[in-house]
Amino acid sequence: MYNKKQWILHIDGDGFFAYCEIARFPHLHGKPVVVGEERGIAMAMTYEAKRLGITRGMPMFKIREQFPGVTILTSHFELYDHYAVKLCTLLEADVSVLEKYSIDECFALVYLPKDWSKNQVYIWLAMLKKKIQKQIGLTYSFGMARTKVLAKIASKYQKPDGATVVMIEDEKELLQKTSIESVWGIGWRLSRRFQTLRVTTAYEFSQWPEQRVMDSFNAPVQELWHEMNGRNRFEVSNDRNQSKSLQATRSFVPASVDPSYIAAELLHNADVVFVRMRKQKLFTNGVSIYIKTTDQKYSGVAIPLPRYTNNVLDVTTIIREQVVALLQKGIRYKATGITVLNLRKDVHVQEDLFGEQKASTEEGKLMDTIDAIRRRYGQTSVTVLSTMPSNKYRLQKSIARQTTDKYIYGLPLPYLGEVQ
DNA sequence: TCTGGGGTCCTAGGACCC
DNA sequence: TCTGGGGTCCTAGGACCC
Repeated sequence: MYNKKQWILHIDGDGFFAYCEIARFPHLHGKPVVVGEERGIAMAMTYEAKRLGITRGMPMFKIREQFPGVTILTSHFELYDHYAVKLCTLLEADVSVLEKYSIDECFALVYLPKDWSKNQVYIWLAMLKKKIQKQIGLTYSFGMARTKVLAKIASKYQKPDGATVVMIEDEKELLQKTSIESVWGIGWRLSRRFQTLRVTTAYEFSQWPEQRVMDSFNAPVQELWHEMNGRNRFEVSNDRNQSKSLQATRSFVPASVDPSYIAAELLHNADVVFVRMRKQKLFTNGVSIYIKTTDQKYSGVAIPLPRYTNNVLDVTTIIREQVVALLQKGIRYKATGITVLNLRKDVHVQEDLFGEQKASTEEGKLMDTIDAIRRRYGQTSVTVLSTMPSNKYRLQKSIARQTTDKYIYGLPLPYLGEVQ
């Protein structure tokens, strides 16, 4: 490896969800398109829409009102995931370590000859880029630098369809042209702090003396500072794939004071997250639940479980009890959520003397059966009894949507009865 | 129960990301 | 500054122990 130099490559999908949709609906090519209808806010958009002034998070009613010519679409994660998998498969051949960071982004470690000029690196990158875009049919922006933070800034430097190689001697200029609040890891809280400190560019902060950084900020910002200065603090790693936790949350309209309705919402979320857990063959030994009021106040509780499980029936009773205990009289709630924690694979469940294990296995078989039916006939074909009130209500909305989006949602299933 | 000082472990909440 | 769902990591403070 003496004659090789290590690079960190960052690849970032351009308006990813929006262009995935356009790949399916070519007649929308070149038009302003926004994705996120079902959530009521813009999640992604084409560059034509960006040019009109539409930004991430903008409410859909506002977009409809101000930009009537814009096409608004619902999102389809299975489709985007399909492209994500394809990207990883292609990249694996050309890089040493590949880290999938999110559905439309990844980092990679690349080793190239030490004596290559910047131009030679660009040529290598251009070939990789061409190959990927030809095979996938979407554009990505590429950045290469010494550290993850610098590579991330680099990929954003020219967007869309960009490629930026940052040699050591280019880092100063790159950081000078980058505002501190656009650096990965600086959110609005830290942005405000930097404002009061009169720091505006990433470069200004990178020039702070180490002692001042240590005295003024906590660990995450200290790491950022090192990364900006070319010292690797964030590893590129491929074993981040296994989830440590999973969650399912959902808001509902109108807000409710009804304990049984709120409990049903939460149990529906529990059902959803346990299905995902079983799909990934994971087990949990603790869940945490929360409810959210109309004025954005959260209350929640962590529930440790006596043993690892991926059977939702092991938690329904305790969840119902706990959520009812959390509710405050007269307060209206608009969302619930559940997180399953400490996920593990291949848990050896211990036999217990009194046949409890047997009972649990029987239930396990029941869940396998339910999963199989759902795979075949759709998620709504079988319902955990306790979530019924919530589902009945939801069904009305999904039928209403059917008329505009008939490609996406399967036929509504008749209500067949209840599984005891 | 407070009577000290010190260590570890756990958890809730905050901040950030896409 | 909540507009929305799914994640990770860090840290202060409490519980518990000696």
